[in-house]
Amino acid sequence: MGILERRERLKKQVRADILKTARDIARDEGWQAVSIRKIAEVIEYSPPILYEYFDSKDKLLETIRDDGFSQLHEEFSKIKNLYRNPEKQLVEFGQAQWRMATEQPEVFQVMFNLDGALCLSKQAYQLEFNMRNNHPVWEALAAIRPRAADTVSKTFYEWWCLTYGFLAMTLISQTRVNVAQMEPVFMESVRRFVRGLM
Amino acid sequence: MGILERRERLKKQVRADILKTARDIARDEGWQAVSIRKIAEVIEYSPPILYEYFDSKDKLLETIRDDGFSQLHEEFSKIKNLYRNPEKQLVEFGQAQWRMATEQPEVFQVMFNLDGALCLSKQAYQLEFNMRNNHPVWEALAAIRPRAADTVSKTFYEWWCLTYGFLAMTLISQTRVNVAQMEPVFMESVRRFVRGLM
DNA sequence: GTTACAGGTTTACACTGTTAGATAATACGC
DNA sequence: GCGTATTATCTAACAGTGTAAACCTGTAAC
Repeated sequence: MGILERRERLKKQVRADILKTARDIARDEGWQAVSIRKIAEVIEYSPPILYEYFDSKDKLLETIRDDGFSQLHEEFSKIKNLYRNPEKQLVEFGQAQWRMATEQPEVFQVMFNLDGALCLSKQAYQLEFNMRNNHPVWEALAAIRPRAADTVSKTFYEWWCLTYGFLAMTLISQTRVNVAQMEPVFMESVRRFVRGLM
Repeated sequence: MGILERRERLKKQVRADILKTARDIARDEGWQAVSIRKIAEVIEYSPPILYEYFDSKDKLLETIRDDGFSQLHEEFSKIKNLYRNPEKQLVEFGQAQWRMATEQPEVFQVMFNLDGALCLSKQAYQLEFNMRNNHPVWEALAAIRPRAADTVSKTFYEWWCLTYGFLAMTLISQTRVNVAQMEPVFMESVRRFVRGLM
């Protein structure tokens, strides 16, 4: 039954092409320029075909967002395996977030509804921010000093506010050339935050 | 010549109505639901009339953004007149920002292109973040400890990242009822930041 | 060979921001 | 008060948006 498999492969490929095309357009022209018709033109299909792969444009964005969070968690996992020290882990987590936001700003924009990217679903946030024990950042924070879960959750929230604030503010307000210069300032803030935990 | 004055008054009124209507719709249904036609319907004019008052929808949003920053600066001025102590000033500045973001989230969204609000102009940021000596926050930071202007500018930038991060993350991820609970966490972070300066 | 179906397209609807042209309402000179 | 000039406003239209329904078309099954 190689035919069905070939079709399955093709379907996956088209799906991936749609996602990639959306990101490409967003990167070049911003998310406000991403339309179903434009994507369809690039992948050389008629517009309605996209609805065979995604229920709506919103769901398409949701997929990109979810993929973004997944990718971030993969980086987190790698770091967790590389370093035992929770302080070191946190600093590396911060750096991974910086990389993600600066290297794939268009994904970061969808993840947090920035700069015209708009995905109505808030499911990803509930998953990400309520993870507690299973979240690498949460675990690292809890490992540094034994505290009540609620206290850790508060610090966890502060972590997100700090890192997100820096990344989003930098992407929003700075020109692309200036962004690179801000990394040391960001990393210094992350380190100070981590020091403050001990 | 009371006729011209009356016309002038009416024009100002309509202009204000347009801005208010846009904010109202955004508040109720989100910025993605704000359209020229919807605004026109509410103010009981035909859609093209809005272009007598604003060059484009983008310019309309820019006005709301600029008004937002102006309003914030008015609050800053009041605080500056009320308190001499720069640390106290900063804490109050933080609280003013919190009030602004939670009481007028739709304005805050436009100010920072959050949640579907998209204003392409970045003029307001350049004005706000490059103000240095004239900015109340910058002045307060500089007053706490005498330092080089560059160092103050870095701290100024960190201030914006911290406060913006908290406010935006809270508005994005939390439900409307949960937002109020986060205020103490935010203010605690602001105070810690201020303490760290001394 | 006919039927069933998946893959894809065309067409259409109800929106969007925005512009051009027509029209209604007002103000001014006589 | 009447005609004219100007201003205010509207209607119609264009190009674009997300999306749904209807239609075609080549392949598979019986």
